[in-house]
Amino acid sequence: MSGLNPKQEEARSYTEGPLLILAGAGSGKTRVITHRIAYLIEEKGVSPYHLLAITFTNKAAQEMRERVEQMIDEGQGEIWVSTFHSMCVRILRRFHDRLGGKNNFTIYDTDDQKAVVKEALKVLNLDEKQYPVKGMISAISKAKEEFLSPEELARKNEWNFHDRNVAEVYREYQKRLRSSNSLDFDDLINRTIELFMQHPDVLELYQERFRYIMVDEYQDTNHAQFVLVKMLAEKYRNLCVVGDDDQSIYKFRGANIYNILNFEEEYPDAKVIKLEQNYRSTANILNAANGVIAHNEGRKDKKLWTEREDGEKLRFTCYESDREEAAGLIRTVIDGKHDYSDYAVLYRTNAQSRVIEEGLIRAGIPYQLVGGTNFYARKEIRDMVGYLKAINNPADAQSLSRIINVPRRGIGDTTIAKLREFADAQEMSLYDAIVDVKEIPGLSRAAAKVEAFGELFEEFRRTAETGDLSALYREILEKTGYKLELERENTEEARGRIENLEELGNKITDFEIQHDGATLQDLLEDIALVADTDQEEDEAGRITLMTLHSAKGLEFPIVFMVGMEERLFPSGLSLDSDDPDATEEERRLCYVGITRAEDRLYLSAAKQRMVNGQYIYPAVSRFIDEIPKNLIERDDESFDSFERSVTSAWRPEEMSFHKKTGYIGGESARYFSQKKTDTGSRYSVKPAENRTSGGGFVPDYRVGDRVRHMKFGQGTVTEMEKGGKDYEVTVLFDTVGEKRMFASLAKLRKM
DNA sequence: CGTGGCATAGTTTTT
DNA sequence: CTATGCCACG
Repeated sequence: MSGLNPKQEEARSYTEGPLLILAGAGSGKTRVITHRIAYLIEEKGVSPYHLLAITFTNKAAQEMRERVEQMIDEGQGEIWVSTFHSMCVRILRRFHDRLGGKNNFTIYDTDDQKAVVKEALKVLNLDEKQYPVKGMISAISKAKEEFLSPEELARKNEWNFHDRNVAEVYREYQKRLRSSNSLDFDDLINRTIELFMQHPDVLELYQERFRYIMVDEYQDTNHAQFVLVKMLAEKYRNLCVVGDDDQSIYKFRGANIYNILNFEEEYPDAKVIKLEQNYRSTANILNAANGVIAHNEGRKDKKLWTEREDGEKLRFTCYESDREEAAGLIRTVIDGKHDYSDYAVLYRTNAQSRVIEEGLIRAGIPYQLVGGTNFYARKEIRDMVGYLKAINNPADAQSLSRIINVPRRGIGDTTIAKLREFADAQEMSLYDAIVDVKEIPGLSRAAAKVEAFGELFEEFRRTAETGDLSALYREILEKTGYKLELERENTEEARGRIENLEELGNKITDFEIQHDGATLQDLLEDIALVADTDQEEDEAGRITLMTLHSAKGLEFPIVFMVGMEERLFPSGLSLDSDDPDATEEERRLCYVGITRAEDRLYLSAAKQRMVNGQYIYPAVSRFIDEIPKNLIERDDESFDSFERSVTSAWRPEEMSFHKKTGYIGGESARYFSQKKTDTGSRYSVKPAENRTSGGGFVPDYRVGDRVRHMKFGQGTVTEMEKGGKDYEVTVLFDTVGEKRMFASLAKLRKM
């Protein structure tokens, strides 16, 4: 039976009625889901058309799609494998008009939300100090999750002045979204539910279509998502949810752990299957994880086991400082003689990556940083996307006012305010006001400038109608003078921004290749919903750095968990919280971290750590003490501090490190002031604070060479131009024609 | 209207 | 430390 264990096999073939699969870490969950899909199609004769698989991230959806494709012969295109949000977009693109909306709505991301809230606060004359933007966004999100309208929220908060105002912000916010023909992420879910409630025929259409529904990472669903799934599954009741309550780490963003804990109450006829055999970690690692998570209350009863050998004990090292911690882990990596890609460094907060990155750069070890600042969050990218959004949906006042004076064209805040005022008074859109700018009184010099902008904008819209997205993008870059302005700046930063813009151009071209006949709206949807396009492919030969949160679902032979310190991990905020579950969530995060490791797990803490510009002196994390003593070697008890400071400094016999990296140095203080040495690595290693610029990078190919690009395939290099630290390479590709790109970004391989 | 200097705040993250 | 935002000035 295709190599599944009895439990997995049971989960594969139990297809009718509600099913809860409690899948522990490393228990072969994805395997079960994909086998299940194949089983439904090939053994049960269910048409792929009737299947729906919901995941949380696009990455997971992508992965599942690929694995299913490998298993079944045909019809995989008909299966819906999608995230909650993209599923809802697909439905609403078809039926949003039934709710009196338009089907070509724009999706507002967190940044847009922020801008809208700010406007709302201004209109309502509320102080940002008392009503912080972030707080407002999460309050609105929370209200939406509970299906509360602004009016209902106001009624609920009738006796509380402050919260009544929050409801006012919500009302104003929603009003603005409506007039911009836009939906935020929560709206995508809620409007779909609304659609189903108001139009039973539409609901039935989808119920009939999705006769078999699977939801992955069910412990991460929020209430609204729970309701949505319930509605869809109501008719056929073939609902299979997969999750692990011990890996619920997203409560802070609305995940409701009770969705999984109470599944059996919601569906009394539900079958429950526990996958408890772990195929990933050594027994020592697994038992350490079990030992830690046992300190939590209110979990589903289960205990992971493995047939694997005990393996090495876990190791905990307490370093003198965060820098020594970084240096220590680097030494371990170098002494370990494993492939760099076997290692992952996991930390609680993004800020911790910096010290480790600095060490890795100086040691010449290539690394890959997962997460961090989103590509689409960068200013220049947001500006360009702003143009595209405004062109696609001129009603989108947010995008329009973002770009109306970018680059500077003499249309200042006062002018924009007057335009908006006029638009509001005439009950027209901002866009219409721009077109009719001549009718607006009180705009002297600025009127001509607005008019010029309007004409430029019209030009873009005409280009947009041709459907050539790349041409449109290039035209915006050139005709707005955006690129020119950056080129004139001639700074390292500006060059980095140009590279990013170039990269966005590549993405757009790539998107057009992948999706034949795609519209501007399709492109924007992809940008709005697929945030992690930027994630570099897992390239061989790099250490992976990421937060514990991003590590969920992944596995590595050797894992470092750094910063095992009280108030860092568990985080201080969770300890101070009046919600007792907050610390339990941290413990689950620790459990997730430990269970990422296959063979070896190194834990560490620092006695002294730089946080917000000053040193703190933390205590060792409680989680270290929760690991059963017989499974871990701790050095913090056997050494006194003097001894430790001597042994952790650089010593002559550690020259292997220096030889390998080309670094010539002595004590740790100098280690960090030494200039970066070129390791001849073909990877560009970029520090976090300056990820926009290339590192010291020399391509190993030249004009005339044949090269391969990840997406464009093979081609011949026709031109190479050195600009700053990078090379701008022109390649004539066999299939997609000529492309210009930056060497450090394109990752061309010589053939 | 644009910009430089100062004040302020500062988990985790996806859609 | 460092990113961001606001205000005052040219």
